[in-house]
Amino acid sequence: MSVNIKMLAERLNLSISTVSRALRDSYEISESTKIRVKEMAAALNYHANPYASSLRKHRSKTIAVVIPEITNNFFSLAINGIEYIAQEKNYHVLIYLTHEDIQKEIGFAGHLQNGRVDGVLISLSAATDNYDHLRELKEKGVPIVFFDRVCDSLECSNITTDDFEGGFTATEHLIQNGCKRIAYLDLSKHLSISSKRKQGYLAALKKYNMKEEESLIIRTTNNNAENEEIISQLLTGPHKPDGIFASAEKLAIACYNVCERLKINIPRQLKVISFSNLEISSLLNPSLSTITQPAYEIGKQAATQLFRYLEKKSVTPAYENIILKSTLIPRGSTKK
Amino acid sequence: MSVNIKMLAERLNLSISTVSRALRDSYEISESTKIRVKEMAAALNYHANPYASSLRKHRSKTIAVVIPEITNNFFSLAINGIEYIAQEKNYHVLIYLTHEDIQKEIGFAGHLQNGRVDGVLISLSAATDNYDHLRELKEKGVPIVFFDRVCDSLECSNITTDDFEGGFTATEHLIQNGCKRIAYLDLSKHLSISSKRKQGYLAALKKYNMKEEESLIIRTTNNNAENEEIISQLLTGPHKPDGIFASAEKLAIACYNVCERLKINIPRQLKVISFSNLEISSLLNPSLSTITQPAYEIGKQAATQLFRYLEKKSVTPAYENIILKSTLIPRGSTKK
DNA sequence: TTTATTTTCGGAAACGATTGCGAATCTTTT
DNA sequence: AAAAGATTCGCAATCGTTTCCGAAAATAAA
Repeated sequence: MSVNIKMLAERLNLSISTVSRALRDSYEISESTKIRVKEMAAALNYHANPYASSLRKHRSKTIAVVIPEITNNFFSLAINGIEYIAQEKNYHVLIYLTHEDIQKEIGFAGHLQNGRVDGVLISLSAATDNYDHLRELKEKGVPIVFFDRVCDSLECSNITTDDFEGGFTATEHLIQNGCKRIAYLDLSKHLSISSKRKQGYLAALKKYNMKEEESLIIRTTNNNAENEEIISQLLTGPHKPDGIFASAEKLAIACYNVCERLKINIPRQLKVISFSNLEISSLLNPSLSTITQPAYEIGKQAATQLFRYLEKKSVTPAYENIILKSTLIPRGSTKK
Repeated sequence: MSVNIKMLAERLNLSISTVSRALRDSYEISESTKIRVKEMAAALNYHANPYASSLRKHRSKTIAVVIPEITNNFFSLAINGIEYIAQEKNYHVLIYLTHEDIQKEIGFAGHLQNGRVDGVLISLSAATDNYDHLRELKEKGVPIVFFDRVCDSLECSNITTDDFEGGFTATEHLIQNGCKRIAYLDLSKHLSISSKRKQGYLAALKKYNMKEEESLIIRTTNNNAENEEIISQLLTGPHKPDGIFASAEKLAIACYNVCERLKINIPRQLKVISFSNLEISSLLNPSLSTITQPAYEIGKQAATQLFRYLEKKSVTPAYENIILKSTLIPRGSTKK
């Protein structure tokens, strides 16, 4: 069907090995035949069969990106960064969506075991409370780099943001703008980012001598309708908060929807701030105050880190823990 | 390094071929040895080397998705749909971003030539005005399905929305809400969707006896800052429009930004409607009237169509032209 | 019991590339 | 002119599977 190295060799009256070497610029081949070979290859539009190469070389030139979901600005931006680096390195990128389901994550980890990829970039699902599938993958020799939703119990490189500080800053911002009762919308009980952001929230409360209340720490689910119901109950209950710190963009959106329905005015009756990478936060009604993560940069760094392993297999990889800064962008939703 | 079929065979005192057949449930193998083999495979956590299989079977179990950009709600949703079907079929998904650059598209087409994927899903870059790279790919036997940004001059399946009707409906909506001078923000001079939406726009103008004006058909670029400048000039020029129909979400965002800067009130001074898949259109200030495409469904349909080819290679594939309906959602930005 | 048939398995050739090793040919040195 | 070295290339093994083909063992038919 498609032209292979054997055809090239026949047309050129050369051996297969010579053609192969010529194509990859081996020193053993004379300049003149290199040119002949390359011209013929171009003429016949030859492209090496990637699977034959990968099989022989034990290298696939592809990486996998495993993320919870793609309809999420943070992850879209991260993929953009990852893909940028991958293109630079002439690598291919496989994408896997767990939809916050640990079973899918386990399944993917299995698929990636036998050389399909040279490395994996992963952001954990909200449901993963066990890392055996990833440990196994790692032990098979597949380098793993975590980004954003990392895993502390595995020795790997992690690219994150300063989630504690972000949580602290967000909460402090609400306090400084007059909030007395601040609720925290928690993303998941397992996620590192979730607990770190919460720690920041709690630390800020402590600093300003505000007591923490169990009823203001709200655990959310993976279902938007459910979340809106939860928030709705929070906002109509007896001890309403006057400020909300959402640990994820979709939770802030849910707040906006609920407030619209309940005719609660933001920021007059309720101030809202959220971790978010929504590029049009400023166009919302009201504009949304955010803690914004450098998502694109995170993707680039994670990919860069992975390629560092791939390029020097020999040395024991030095795991790195890169922490990027997120920034507070105050807008209308937290105005006094 | 990793466990292969040979090890399995040795441990089981069976031949390689028997193990292989047992694993894929060949009728030639007795039930008892099948069980033995599978148990051993599970115990050793065996996963077949995908590249060896692909090389031998001429099938990669992976598809490629080539899109202009990923930080775009339409494409994120489409990928979501594609990935859903791919998971169902146990396929892997490679992703390639052209960033609206035809050279990259050409490069990817080259990479996909030699069996790396069993098929390709593609939405053209705004810059592609020549389809030789895709024709070549197709002639090499790689099935291609276009979605949204399709290519008329190649015989392939196309999944689109009713872009003409969408353009017509959007424009009519503006007219019915009192607009007298409607500008059209064009995405690209090469894209089929762009010209069809424009045809719809022109047809609506004609129906309501409004004359078309060259100066109101605005060609935009791939640079947001540039686009804002272009729109800014449009809105401060001598013959300002009182309505804008944006053929893409990012152009509507640009409008909002410009209006904010120029203190132009939407919808009082200017009404805006746009093709968009922004899930929070209703939370914008003002809420944005949209023509919304069934992006997730488009992705699913495109993938489904591709798998139809893959599953019955023998029959000459019947190319299909599936056109899904987009819907007008009137909101604040076009209120009278 | 012999022959025919079915069941079950192993040997070995692919798939398309890469690469160690040996062997020509050509150039240089003595 | 002969030996040594450098240059350039081909043979064949290899990567881990799948699958064609043949053969042994078990079963059925004669």
